[in-house]
Amino acid sequence: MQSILEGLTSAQREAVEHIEGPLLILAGPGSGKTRVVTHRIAYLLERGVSASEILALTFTNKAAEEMRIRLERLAPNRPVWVGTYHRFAARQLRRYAAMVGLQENYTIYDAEDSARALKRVVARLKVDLGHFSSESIAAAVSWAKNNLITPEQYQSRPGHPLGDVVRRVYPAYQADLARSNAADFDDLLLHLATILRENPEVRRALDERYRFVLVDEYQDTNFAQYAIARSLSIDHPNLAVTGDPDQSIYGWRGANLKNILEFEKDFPNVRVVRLERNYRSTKRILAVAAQLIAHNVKRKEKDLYTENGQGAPVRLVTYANQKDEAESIAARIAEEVRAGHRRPRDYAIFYRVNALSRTFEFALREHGLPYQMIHGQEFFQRKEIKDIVGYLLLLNNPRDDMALLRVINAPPRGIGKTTIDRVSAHAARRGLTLLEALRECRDVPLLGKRAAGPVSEFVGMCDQLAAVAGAPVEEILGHVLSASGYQRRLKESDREEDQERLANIEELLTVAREFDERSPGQPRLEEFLEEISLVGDTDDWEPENDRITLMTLHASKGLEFPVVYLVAAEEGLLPHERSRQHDDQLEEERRLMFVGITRAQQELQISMAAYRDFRGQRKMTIPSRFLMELPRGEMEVEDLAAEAPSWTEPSFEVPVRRSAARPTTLQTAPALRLTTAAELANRRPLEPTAPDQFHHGMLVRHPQYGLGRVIALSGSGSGRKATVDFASRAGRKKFVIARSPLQPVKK
DNA sequence: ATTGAGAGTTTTTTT
DNA sequence: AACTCTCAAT
Repeated sequence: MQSILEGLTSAQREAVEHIEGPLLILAGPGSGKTRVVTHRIAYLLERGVSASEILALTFTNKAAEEMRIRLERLAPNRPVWVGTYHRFAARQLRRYAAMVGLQENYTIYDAEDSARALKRVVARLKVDLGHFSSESIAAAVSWAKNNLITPEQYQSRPGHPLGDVVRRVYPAYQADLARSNAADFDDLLLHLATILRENPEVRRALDERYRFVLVDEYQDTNFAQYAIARSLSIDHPNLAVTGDPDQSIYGWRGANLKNILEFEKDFPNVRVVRLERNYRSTKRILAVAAQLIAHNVKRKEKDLYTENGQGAPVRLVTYANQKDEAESIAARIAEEVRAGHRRPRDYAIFYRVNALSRTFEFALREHGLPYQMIHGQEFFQRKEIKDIVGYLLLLNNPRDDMALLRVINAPPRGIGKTTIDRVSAHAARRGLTLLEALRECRDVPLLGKRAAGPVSEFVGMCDQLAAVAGAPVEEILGHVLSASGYQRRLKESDREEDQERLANIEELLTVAREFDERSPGQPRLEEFLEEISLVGDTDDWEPENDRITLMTLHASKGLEFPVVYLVAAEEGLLPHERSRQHDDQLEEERRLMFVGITRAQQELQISMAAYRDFRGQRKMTIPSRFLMELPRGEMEVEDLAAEAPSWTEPSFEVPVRRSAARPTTLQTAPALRLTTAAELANRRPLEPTAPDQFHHGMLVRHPQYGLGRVIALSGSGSGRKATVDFASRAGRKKFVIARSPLQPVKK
């Protein structure tokens, strides 16, 4: 007990010692919030609350993981349920599936699956989308679900064309999901909220079961999440929420700031604890952050302060272009690391959109700096992985149409579009799932002779696989790989990328094996699938790794780093193009920048490039309006773009002159390095060969990939492209000749 | 049915 | 630039 309260400030202690009744912790950045939450849980346990009565909900897996680790240190071996909202909802839904028309083995559709499903609906209903994209329909449906609006309730405002489309599509989409025994991400929350609302006995049972509910990042809750937390805190109103309105950055996902701003209305006898002292950043960094966020109109005033030192000035740097930006930052890091001042893991680079990562990856690699990138679900999004997992999904839930569509012709087995269309139409007419429709093909002759064979073979394979559904996951995977012919097809291929795919599949087998070992006894395919459906992007981020971290501003929330580089602070990027219209969105962008700034412990650099290549085009940038809102007194402003006129681009690039304004420390790094092939490729010192000098079968050299042979040509003039098969690991690559460093090899 | 070339489109952020 | 989609050739 003593140790739990030791070292806490009085405000922190007040929150930790709070036991019964609602609690609102308003926690500024770096105020020790996670510490307070974990200590409070430990305190509850010490006071005799059983671990199974506590439920801690987070938004990201990363936050859940962090909390779990720290809790494990404080109170080892206490099985407190810590996890994301979605995971909690998914788990409950297994139990109460029937109440919303699902079976317990329902499938969770990810964004890609639900987009496909939606497109199928649109195509089937022959809805005229007009100028709307299917993405905007998806967004509208998602918005409705987050606000607990069912298809029946959905009303479009008169004269609202998008609403009219949604009104037609949403019910059909939802019906398709139900028929497929599937739920999309938003459904997880919607369904659980519905179950809690319509089944008082379930609500009471869960309220009783989870007597102490904690919600992290409460400012990011949407209405569905709010409804869930609220439902679990009626008989036992021990709801403790933490949050910071200034760090609300998920408005686009339906997050509603009102939930935190009006928490006190919901629970009149709430205890409010404010954590305003910052333990993380220097005075200067905090001052910059505070000044920026003060420009938001819709906020609760908050006093952030720190007893930390003044620290170095916050640097604000303008580079000539994004290559310079990346290169200079990498060089600086390399120098500091080489000098032994810092380690790679001390650094983080934040950007607004994932697409900006490439330049930095390249620069860091050039300098031999190790980095880890936090990227969305990369592994499980790969085609081969989704294909194989598709078999598992279908096996687990034979009604899953999306899974069936994915695997029916992967690998190609002669069931093409025509066949699928016919079967789909038949299924739609009869209200059948696709697999059921396929089975009927035996009796109802809807297909030509050519398709009938492969179809019945496919159905046979499904039945054969169904027989092993109870085996450990790794074993099931083995059956899938051989029965489907997927593995054989890849093994017989001589394409490099197929070999890579095989390696990825190996990796999937490892994941499965680890799962099997972790949950011995009854192997549960269902749980395995749930687990991999809900893995977030940041799950593979390991703070222990001695690597530089690259991530989006959104992903950075909740983390801290000694040195932070916030890059591309330009209009259109930060604030983002699509968020400049509404004041609310603009304020959210400002909060996003606030989040980024407040991740920094000791050093912060904010930068922009005068010119940036985007979508293949070079554009002059406009400095982010947010830059004008920062206090110059705490900063050091540097313009390295002034003398590098890289935009007067001639037809063939003059190697960018290394700016004279660059500090000398940067010029010395990295030590003794020969110009690499990749650099040659980048600076293009050689004049590109005229496109028409290439012909089929000729031998060529690429500075990075080495020798290769031209195996295909297309296009003409400056748009002429060549496909080259390289002897090296690079395999097959395609180039626009006029813009590539390809050279013919003279014989 | 499958493949490949050409056209067209795209990107915010996450569960 | 990179990716997806469409349509025509095989």
